[in-house]
Amino acid sequence: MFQKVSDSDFIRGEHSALKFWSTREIFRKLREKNAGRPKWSFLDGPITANNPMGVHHAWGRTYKDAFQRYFAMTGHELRYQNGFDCQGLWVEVEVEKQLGLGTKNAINDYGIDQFVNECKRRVLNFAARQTEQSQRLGYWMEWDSPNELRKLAENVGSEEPVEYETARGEKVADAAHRLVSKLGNPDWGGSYFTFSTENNETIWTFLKKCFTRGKVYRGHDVMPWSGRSGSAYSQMEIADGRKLTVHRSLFVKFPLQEREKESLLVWTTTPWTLTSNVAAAVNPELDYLKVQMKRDGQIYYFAKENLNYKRLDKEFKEGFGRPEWSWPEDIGKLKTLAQILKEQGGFEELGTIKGAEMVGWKYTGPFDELPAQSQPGGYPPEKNLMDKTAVDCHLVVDGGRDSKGNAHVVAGEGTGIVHTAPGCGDVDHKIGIELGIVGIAPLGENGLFQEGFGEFTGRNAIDQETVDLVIEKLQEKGLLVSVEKYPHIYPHCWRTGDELVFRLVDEWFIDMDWREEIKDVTRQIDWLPDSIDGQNREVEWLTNMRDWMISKKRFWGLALPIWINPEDPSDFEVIGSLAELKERAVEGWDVLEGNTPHRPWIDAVKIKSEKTGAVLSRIEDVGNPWLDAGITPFSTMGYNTHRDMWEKWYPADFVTECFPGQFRNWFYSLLSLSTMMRYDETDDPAMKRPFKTLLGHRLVMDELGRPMHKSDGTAIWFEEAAEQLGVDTLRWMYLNQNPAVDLRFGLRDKDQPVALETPDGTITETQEGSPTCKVTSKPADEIRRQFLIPLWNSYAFFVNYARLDEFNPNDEQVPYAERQEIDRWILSRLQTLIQVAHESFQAYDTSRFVTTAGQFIDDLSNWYIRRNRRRFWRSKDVNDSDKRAAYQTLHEVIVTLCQLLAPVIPFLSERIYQNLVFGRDLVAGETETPADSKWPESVHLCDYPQVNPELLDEELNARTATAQRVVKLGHQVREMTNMRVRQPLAEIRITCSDPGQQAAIEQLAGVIQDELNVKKITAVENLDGIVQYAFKPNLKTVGPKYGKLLGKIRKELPALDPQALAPLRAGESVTIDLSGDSITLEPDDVLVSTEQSSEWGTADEQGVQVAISTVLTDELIAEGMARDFVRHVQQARKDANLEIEDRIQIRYATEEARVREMVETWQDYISTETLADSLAREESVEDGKSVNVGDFSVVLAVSVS
RNA sequence: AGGCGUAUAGCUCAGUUGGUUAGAGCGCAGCUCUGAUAAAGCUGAGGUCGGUGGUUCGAGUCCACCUACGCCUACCA
Repeated sequence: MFQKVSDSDFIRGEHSALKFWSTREIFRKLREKNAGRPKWSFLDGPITANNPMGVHHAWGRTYKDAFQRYFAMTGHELRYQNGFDCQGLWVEVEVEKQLGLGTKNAINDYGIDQFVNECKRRVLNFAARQTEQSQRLGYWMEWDSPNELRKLAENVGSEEPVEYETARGEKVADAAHRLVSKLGNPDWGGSYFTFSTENNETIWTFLKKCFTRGKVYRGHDVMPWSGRSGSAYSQMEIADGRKLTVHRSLFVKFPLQEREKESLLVWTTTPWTLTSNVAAAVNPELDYLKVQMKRDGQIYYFAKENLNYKRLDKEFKEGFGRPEWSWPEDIGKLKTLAQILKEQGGFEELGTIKGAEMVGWKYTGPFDELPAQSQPGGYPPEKNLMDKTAVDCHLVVDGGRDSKGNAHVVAGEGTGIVHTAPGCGDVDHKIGIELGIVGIAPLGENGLFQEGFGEFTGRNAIDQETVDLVIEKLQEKGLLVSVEKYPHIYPHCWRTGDELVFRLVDEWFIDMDWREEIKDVTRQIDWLPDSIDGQNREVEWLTNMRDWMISKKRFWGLALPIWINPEDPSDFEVIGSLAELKERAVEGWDVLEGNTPHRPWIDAVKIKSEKTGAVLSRIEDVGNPWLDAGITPFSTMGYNTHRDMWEKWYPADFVTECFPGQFRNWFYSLLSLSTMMRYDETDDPAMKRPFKTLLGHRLVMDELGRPMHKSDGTAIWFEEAAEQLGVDTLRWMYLNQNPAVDLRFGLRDKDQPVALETPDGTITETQEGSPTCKVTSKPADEIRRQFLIPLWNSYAFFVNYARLDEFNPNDEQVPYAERQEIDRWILSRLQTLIQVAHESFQAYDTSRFVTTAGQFIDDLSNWYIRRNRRRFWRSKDVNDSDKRAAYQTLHEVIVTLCQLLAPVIPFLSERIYQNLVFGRDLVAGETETPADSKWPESVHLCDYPQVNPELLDEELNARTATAQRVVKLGHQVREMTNMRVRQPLAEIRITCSDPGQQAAIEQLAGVIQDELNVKKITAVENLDGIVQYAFKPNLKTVGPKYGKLLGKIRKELPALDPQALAPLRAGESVTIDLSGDSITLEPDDVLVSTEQSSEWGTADEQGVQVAISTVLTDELIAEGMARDFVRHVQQARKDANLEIEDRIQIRYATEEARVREMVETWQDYISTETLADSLAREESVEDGKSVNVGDFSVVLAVSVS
């Protein structure tokens, strides 16, 4: 017996379903059911375990769960391994904040081991937190117990053994950090953590392969550097941190030697780099102007084009290429060089000179007094250049060209003479190397000037005071020509927001000259959705990317397995495994043993060079964290340790991730690591792909399409959305969304705190202590209103009548063939939906499925149930097999629908399923499961429905669709002729061009008649006599035949006598004469439409034409009034909250004879419809309500008998 | 600066190989239906399909140029 259904209370229902799954261990049973079946390999992209989960994470995680559920229900074995991203600067940054450590030195003083342990703790704690949130999402993974993870976090750093219960329920005991290093291994199960030894060691395998192919090198490069973090930033990171910045830019004189009163005019936006000037570069092909200042006779050289060049003219008008990068309001338009010089007293042009003629001129640098400027070999000294100092190199040089052949020095923004500081700029560095000049690299790791820079020593390059000092010094020397504020796009630290400086660094790189191999692999993969052209985007990135900088001078991360001879940097080796390291170790293994292979422990290990015999130390750098995420197709599937398992699961069938950014991050690292890992194992690019299909999706935005930020309180935490909007609603919304388009989620009102009812009780703040706030979402509300509520109402309708009738779903089935056509129709529609479900999930297109399911729910609710209500209302009769057929049909449809929707809305589908097959109300609590039930214990243990070809009847589907179209047309006619549906009309005539449709209409005449409330339905061959026909040429067929005549045909055909064209409607061709041209038209060549007449309303659509008689007789009017009367009585019953079966007495008052006559005539009908025992007219009804019956007013009251 | 993409109703977007009167959802206005429904249905207003030119009997659709916007990449010393 079904439990009574009342309030939907979706969110409480979700809590109940969660409880049901956990007490019944449904997920474990699902895995057992599918063990040994064909595999579907999903690879989870690790989520950064550094903060709680927000609604932006939930989109991707909903995809992951929905596809996993679909493939589980279709009988596949899955891995169910979630991943946490654990290592890297983002964790360090948060831990630094937490511990109040501002600099790398502070971390060193605090103790790297303590710091690293704290990083581990933070990751474990947020992994626990995200696990709980993911479980609330209904995300079925083999989760570690959150509290067990927290226990590990607490004990990290202690050698005391702790007992840990693995995800598979096994109890293991050891020191916490040793347990932590093994998390996610194939024996324990549970999420993978990228800090695990397995993960790190597999990256070593990768790096060893790179090394073997000669791709690992140490590079000296000038790179963006953060003084605060003490670290260089890779290309990937810089892309995320660019900002519009205003710098003071300077025009400066470089006085020429041996040329009295003559100077080069140079320009810079980074004044601090003038301290490190070495050369001045020109373009030999440009014309340079020689001008003399009127004020003091000084002569300047600069590029001719630059004199009147309108600097940043376009940017001033249009900004810098992004909406948020518009020209700063407080900065005026930049002056031209000519303006600047005029303001200083004017100038005279003395002539022009080619750049080539200037090359070789010697000049005096702006800061030649600094000791670094006079240091042989530059600063730091370069061994091969010990014969010169920076001052010796102060020459005008040829700027040269880049790899694409473009000149480095161009006219435009500056002066055409480029201040060159090979220690402070990327291009400068390259020029320096080419020309063999020394470099000066003034900054230490902390971003401060080092010794040898006089008053600058100890100053921070990005401080304003440093710029002030430069300006002051230049003024003293008379070298400063002009200062201005100059806006441009400048790299910043993506975490701290600090400006980056360009600094000469030595970092470790992978030479990516094997990019073509990666591109070949990329082309073997399906990139979805098609519209974003992911494959080309990835290939484009691979074409343009530079060598991969894999090192970072930090503390928490992969220990790069590179051991180097401190005396000779060319003497280095890459170690491929811990076993190899142990074998090679000559010192310090005892420090590492028992600890994880992280800093600081691993730094103690030294090996001996096989080449030179020197003792090698590990470089102190840690690895780029995208290595951590990119190695997972190997590490998590057991490439090194469980090769047989790896062979079964690699490559992954599917990955999905938010795509902006990932083309250069995760997707890139997966592809390159996999290509390298497999280079010595196969030549087939298809065998090297880490995954077969990728589904990318865009970003979650607020309701107005703006990004949501944690910092300004607009970001929505997962629980805020889950407990206010409902998870099923969210999931439907995510799966409904076009993945190529940003999802406009909703708004969080940070000024409106709310208490949330969670499965664990009421909360008013998150675990991190921020208040939980009101969240609104229009798309979520719409989803709930359009799909979930109608689904619920359909279910509630079924249950509440089935209870009254004591319907038992296990009763003998009425054979399908004996059921009414409408039953067979909804079952057939259901088969179509099943088919679409399989197709959509297999094509990773959830939007298609969810949209189709929505249409089905509409058909179910607004056609099947509405049209069948009377079958369910009929009084109880055990022999009423038609009624039983209706119940059985509806039961089967809703149960199947739940199975189909289980991957989408796992909670609601479970709740409905439980009541429909076990009579269990999940919210009310647990009940026993009948032992003999043929039904699986949970909807999620069901096999996914398969199409039953016997029930699929395309023709019936089409037939009903036609009837629905006719009904729609009929409603249109009623609307246009102002005839309400309750007013019966005499006749509808229908005609259509397609014989199939004609037959359909005849078969479903009863339905159409009923829906449209007409007395007679006639299928006719044509509507002659009722309507006027209008003829138009069918351009698609006539166009190709008559070409240029078409214009005339279009104009003249409609004006012809309809009689002359009549044969066309009978299927015959007609030859007509149009101003001298003879035209033969086939029936297909014309389109016929109808025009209204006074007594018939007409409408047409897709070849179907209907006409409804609008002539009213007194009988028809009276019947319409009767229906109005019934309708108002019903409303009164509803208003009085009467039960459906209550019998009533009706009293009414009216002046109108026609109403009285109508009631007499229709008394029986009214009484039956409204369950009235009496129907009495009174002079006045004081307690009644005035209503309109037809054109007349009636006062009406009802009371229970 | 280079590459890619987009431009259609107040908003968000569909629009097949070129074809007749350019659609949907939301919002707005009106009407209708309703004893499962917190719904739903129908109608309407609102469009020079970014602009200019071209190909064609015919262009929202194809081509060229222009404008605006977005994304990616690079970058101004």
